[in-house]
Amino acid sequence: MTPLSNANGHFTGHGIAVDVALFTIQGGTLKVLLVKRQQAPYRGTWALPGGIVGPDESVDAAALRELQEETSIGNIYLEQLYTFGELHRDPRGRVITVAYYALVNWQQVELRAHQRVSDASWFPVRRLPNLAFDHRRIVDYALERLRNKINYTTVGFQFLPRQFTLTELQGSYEVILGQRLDKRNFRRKMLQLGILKDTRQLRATGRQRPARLYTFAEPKVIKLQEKGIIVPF
Amino acid sequence: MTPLSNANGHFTGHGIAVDVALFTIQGGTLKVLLVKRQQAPYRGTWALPGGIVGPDESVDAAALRELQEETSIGNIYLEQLYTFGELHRDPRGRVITVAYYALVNWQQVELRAHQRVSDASWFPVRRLPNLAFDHRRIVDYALERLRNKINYTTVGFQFLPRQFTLTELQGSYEVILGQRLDKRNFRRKMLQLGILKDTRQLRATGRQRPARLYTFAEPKVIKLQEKGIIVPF
DNA sequence: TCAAAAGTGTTTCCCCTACACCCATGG
DNA sequence: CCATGGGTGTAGGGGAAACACTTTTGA
Repeated sequence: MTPLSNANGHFTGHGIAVDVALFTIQGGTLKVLLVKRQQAPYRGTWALPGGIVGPDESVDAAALRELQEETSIGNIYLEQLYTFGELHRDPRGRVITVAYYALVNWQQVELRAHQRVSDASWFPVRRLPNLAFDHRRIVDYALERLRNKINYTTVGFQFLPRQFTLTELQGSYEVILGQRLDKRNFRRKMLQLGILKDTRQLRATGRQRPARLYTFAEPKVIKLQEKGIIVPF
Repeated sequence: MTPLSNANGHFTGHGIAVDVALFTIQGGTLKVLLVKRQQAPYRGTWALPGGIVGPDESVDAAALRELQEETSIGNIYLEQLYTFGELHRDPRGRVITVAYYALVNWQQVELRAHQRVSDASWFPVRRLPNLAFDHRRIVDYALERLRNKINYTTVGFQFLPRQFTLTELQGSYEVILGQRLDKRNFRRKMLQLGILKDTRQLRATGRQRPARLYTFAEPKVIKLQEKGIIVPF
């Protein structure tokens, strides 16, 4: 029995769900968190974390709750993506889902201990298993949004710890975009933006020259100066 | 009694609504269609066209239906905007709304005859009355989206008839952006994009030199080449 | 011939791009 | 001293921006 069914197992009215595509970068690979479904439909199939929006919580709050049921981290970047409202998305009946995507630094995230490893796991976005419902479409849509948004906002910074090197930042961009970037041009442009603060600290990670550590001058994800195609002429 | 209430007038479960901000350009002004509410809550207040999503229609279809209840035009550009899911948006109880925006050419649109003029009307976006619910926020959000999107897509073309002059096209951009553009630069850039087709026809509108008429080489709204801030370096 | 909108080129400047070598450290 | 990643500058090209006059028509 699900919250979508009445005592006869038949669907009774609309259901509003949220689904969250949580991304992280681990080992130079962009990954998304999937959970294995415990109930029908799609029992045993991998799916995005998600569930029904409660009567006394906002949709945003439901998305955040679903995220926190799987991971133990606060202050995640979470953004609404799109609402999928087709008729037969869910074999149980009428379910509309509001999709979100979220970005998190690998080192700060931790899957909840009550999850068995076989029940929740990170998958590289380039090698996804079959997903339940239309979740593949949601992941693809989220990736498209992410790749667009990295061009004019600072979402790419969300994958990094509080202090980071310019090489790490560049790596984040390269993984999201799936292409190599020129080191000198990347550094010049990033520093020109005026959104990085030099901590005057160094981090020695091996037997190389230590790298300079930066933090964000701006606390949140911000929109960068747009170089519009039309404006200004 | 509304679809959101049971026999006692109390709310029973979620309601899913759609609201549509329909824009047009008339007389050099960007306008949005508002309807006067006939029932409580907010009876007599201006609001966006909208209503409850039926059990057997997709959310997109519901938005289209609401649009067609007010106007008689097919083939409108309609795009999902955002889903507003806060708890107390609607005094009746829990209603989540999926907001859309739509763009239409002034000459092709016609308000349905069964609407009294006092019940549905175009309002300049810079001089809106008080709006029901959070509809002001929806309009503002739609305007922001529109102003962004005009920079990298051809949404600005949706306000024009099938054949149009470059001056008309420029006027559409100027109204949306709220700023004057340079005529020579605008024309050069538009023609460079390769998305306009010269009809070899002229239109004489007064006692001035007749203007050349163009149509779109591309049938739909397309995404233009992005000049990203980051990619390619 | 006049009013009113259509139509047309050039120069300047800045940003994006491409590209290769030295530096600092640990082993 | 060597391997490894950190860090730096410049020259050339292309697109954006600023800017004003001639053309065509109807009245």
